[in-house]
Amino acid sequence: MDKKLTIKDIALLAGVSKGTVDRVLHKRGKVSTKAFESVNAVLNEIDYEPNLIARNLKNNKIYSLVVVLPDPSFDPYWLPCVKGIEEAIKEFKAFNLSIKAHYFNPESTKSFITVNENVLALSPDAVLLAPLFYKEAITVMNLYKEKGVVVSTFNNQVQSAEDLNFVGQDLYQSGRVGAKLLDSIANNGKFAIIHINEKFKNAVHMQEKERGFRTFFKEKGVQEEAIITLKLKNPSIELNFTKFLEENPNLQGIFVTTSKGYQIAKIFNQTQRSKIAIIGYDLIEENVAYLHQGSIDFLIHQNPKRQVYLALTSLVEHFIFGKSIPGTTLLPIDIVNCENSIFYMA
Amino acid sequence: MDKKLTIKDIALLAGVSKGTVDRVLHKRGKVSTKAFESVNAVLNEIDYEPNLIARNLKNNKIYSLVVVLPDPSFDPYWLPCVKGIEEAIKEFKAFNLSIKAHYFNPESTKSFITVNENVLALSPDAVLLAPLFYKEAITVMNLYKEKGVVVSTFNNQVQSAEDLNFVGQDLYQSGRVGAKLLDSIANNGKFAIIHINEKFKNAVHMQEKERGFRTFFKEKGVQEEAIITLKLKNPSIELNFTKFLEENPNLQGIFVTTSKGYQIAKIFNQTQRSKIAIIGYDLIEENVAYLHQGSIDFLIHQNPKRQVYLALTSLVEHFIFGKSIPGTTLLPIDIVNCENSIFYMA
DNA sequence: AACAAAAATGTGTTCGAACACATAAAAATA
DNA sequence: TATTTTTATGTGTTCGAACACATTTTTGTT
Repeated sequence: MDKKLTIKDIALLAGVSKGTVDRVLHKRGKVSTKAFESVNAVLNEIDYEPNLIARNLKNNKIYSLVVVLPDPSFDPYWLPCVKGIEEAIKEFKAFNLSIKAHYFNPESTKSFITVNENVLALSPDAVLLAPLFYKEAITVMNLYKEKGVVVSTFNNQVQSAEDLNFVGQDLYQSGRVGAKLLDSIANNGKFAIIHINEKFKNAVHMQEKERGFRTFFKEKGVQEEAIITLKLKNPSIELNFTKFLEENPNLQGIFVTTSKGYQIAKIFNQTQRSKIAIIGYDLIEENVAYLHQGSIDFLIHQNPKRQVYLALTSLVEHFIFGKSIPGTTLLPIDIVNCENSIFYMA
Repeated sequence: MDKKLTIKDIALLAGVSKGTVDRVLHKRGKVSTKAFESVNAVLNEIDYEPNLIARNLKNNKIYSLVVVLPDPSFDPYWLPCVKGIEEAIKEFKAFNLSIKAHYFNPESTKSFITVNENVLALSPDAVLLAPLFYKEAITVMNLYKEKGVVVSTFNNQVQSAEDLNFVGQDLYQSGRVGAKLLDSIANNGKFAIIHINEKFKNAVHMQEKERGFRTFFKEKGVQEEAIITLKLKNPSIELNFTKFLEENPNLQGIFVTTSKGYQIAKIFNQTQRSKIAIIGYDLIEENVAYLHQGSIDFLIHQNPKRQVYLALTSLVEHFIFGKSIPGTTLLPIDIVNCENSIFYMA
């Protein structure tokens, strides 16, 4: 049997006590060169792996993890994240863990800051952060670091050395996926990139997606003028979009870079125009409804639930089992049509 | 602090010893009604969760898991499974576990049986099985059960009460996804369902996929004659397929139900015909090459790596942490084009 | 009431790592 | 050489659950 060797076994093999082996393993010093070498000789031969279960049992501290994310009541996009948190809580409930969520208003940087200040005051062991606001995110991440709080990020990457632990998607590539999809279902004609953003909080997201989208068609030899960028804002979305359609009669496809694709689909449904392909983002209820009804052709799934779940899993495994936290984890860019949507929503 | 309550705490609260609490928890009897009730009263109030880490430390047995799957050298489809096994080994190497793979020849039922007999002789704690051969699979699964070996299955479901633990995909729905994709990129004309199978081992797979595919178009009102089923076998694939194309000049799209889509794409490339859409299965090297080159439009990803990894994770968590093994786990049916393929191959 | 048999309850040990503490050996001082 | 100081090494305890074993209490019998 290849039973795992323990510290006791090593001690026996090296002819020393378990205390000495422990000192060698943890580099605590106070070991004679002779003892050090005999222990090391054994270690080199046997490929020792400490029993993480025993280690954790000894260090039985309650680790507290906090997830800071937008309140889903402002934007249903965040709803699956809550499920991801609940799933992680369930998965790890037998361990000494405390996982809590704190919500901020995604339309208010002030709310973002105060919520993070409150979390900081709790001095948790780690924070999983949706860093919506670039400048403010860097500030609070530095505050966390000063206090020795481990910070992971998800959803969007803060482009700096500050966020080493990130779970999300490659947004440039995501734009390319959207472009390829439109290219598959519609041929030669104009395409529109539509940004629907109330505030400019998603600016970087949308720019990256647009860059990917345009690069794809550039590489394909499509002239740049065939792709038109349109920015729409409430409450003038319908008015401006209808005007845009009239100005561009040969429009073949639309790429909506936010989760508001359903707003475009709704306008199409009301006006009964000839078919224009629509690619949108995120499996929120309204989008999925139009996907099944046929107005939206594909949705790109950003898998927010899995983002949170994976990031939390990494943190838990770090604290409980001493594993290292992975740097950047890029999730697959899932392509969703009406036939496979159900599997991504569970 | 909401520190977890231990058996000792419960004993204190109930005014008994930890031994008595243990007997109540494990229903070992030899407890007076009075003690039983006082312990139960405490248990009802405090929602006790045993510390799985401590439990596992005590029962430190080496659990052995064996994966029985086809030798990837016969069919590269199985290669990712090996990676999934390696990943699981790495993930759980700190625990007292032994995960081993045993390969059989996917073209020989005899090989399937002998390999399983060898595994049975090892009497592992659990077997994760790719039950390619229906009848033989049921036989060996019963043998495992008789010996008290836990059996999980992946890849394809044995339609019986025997395989309670299954990780795979809904193949009927998978056929519908393929249909919807063809429907998106090609319009009115004939479609072909092509089965390329050396043996009939995949018969059930392919039938389910065909059923899904046909049902989709039936619901859409397409007449049944517009969808033609074609069975191809080596070495006459090219001959028969070319003949088929000549007989069906208005063919718009092809749905290949196996991982051999590249063989069809190759023939197209050689003969420079007008564009016919191709949907195939599985991210094997040759398929992905044609996906990027443009001959194949979409691939449906069955995620064999994740199937194995998830199934193993469930088994490990069952043995190490006493969790219950989930019944049927259906993975998402991933739609892959040239722009998002990279994320599914990592 | 006295004693044996049965049932109930408590105590002690194990798992492996981690670390406090005690002891032993070596080095430095008087 | 004797004694203190430093350094090295070994021993014992903890974490929580599980279970063997010892002890106490209750019940049944003469």
